[in-house]
Amino acid sequence: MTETQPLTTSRRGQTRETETEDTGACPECDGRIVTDEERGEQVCEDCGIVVEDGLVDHGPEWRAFDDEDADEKRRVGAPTTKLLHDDGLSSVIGWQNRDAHGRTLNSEKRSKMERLRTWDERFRTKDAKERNLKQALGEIDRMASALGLPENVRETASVIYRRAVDEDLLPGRSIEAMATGSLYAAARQGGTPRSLDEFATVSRVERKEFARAYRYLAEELGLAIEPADPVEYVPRFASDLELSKEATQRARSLLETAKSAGVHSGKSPVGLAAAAIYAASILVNEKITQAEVGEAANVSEVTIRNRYRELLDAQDGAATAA
DNA sequence: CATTCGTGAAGACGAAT
DNA sequence: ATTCGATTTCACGAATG
Repeated sequence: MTETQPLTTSRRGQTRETETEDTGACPECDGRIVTDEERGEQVCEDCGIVVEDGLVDHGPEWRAFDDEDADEKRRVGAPTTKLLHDDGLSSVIGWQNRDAHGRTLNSEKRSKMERLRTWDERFRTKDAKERNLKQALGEIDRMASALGLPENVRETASVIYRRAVDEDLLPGRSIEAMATGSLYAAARQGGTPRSLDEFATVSRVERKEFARAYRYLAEELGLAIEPADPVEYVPRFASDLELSKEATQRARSLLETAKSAGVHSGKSPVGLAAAAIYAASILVNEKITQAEVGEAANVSEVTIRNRYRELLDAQDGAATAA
């Protein structure tokens, strides 16, 4: 029912500000559904409900990991093969201007050989870097798929990674870690953050490792990354919990007032978001248990309790002050 | 009975040294 | 590299509805 759009081929490149595309009407309220390309979500303009998340990527489903706990939500994992290199293609062109029989070549063939050698050389030097890049980019793509991150985030991640390579930031650090770090940074810059925990479930390296890589990247590349905004987590969690639009909005505003009250500082954004959702669900009389929210957001009930009280306090304070 | 609330001990993380 | 401070988590029991 959304076929009215002429399907404009999405522009590459400058997608600075949030681009929206009208794609129909909201099933809940009657608001317009627009595609928020920056977030890769289809959201209603009025109520902000996320209609469908992660539709950007219908990438392949890989087989599952077998290490670590099997989170039932994780449906993708490492590809089974990682040998994508140029086996057998790396023979060198000899330097002697002789053919297979050892005879010297005439000038025409000789210059031809010169050209071939030149190219051969170029490929060979480029090869090492290019090969690493390919692998890293492949990993970025795989993880982005797994986490439902939109295209532009992947591109950003690629750019970050390339910059890292250009500036020789890869001494000792594993490609995997840097790739994950790049994607993590890109996700945050793109307004679709995923927690370190979530990355840990799809990355092949330890949390600690890519977290460090990320810090390093942010530091060396001067990436302007502010602490993640709790609000950015809300749509996803709300969607998972099938929260009503009122509650979702409530959670948003709760976070806004809390933010202006300066309650957040050093606190986990995810926890804040979870608490806001919990609080909102009560305020709107669709109570969800702390345990449920905690599970959706991967935070403990205790954290939700603490934040939740702070949230309400902040709100009361703002209400009486106004 | 289920859910929520509060607590102390233990671990993880970032910042500072 | 280690230490310190704050935050989060776990486990438990009590209170609440």
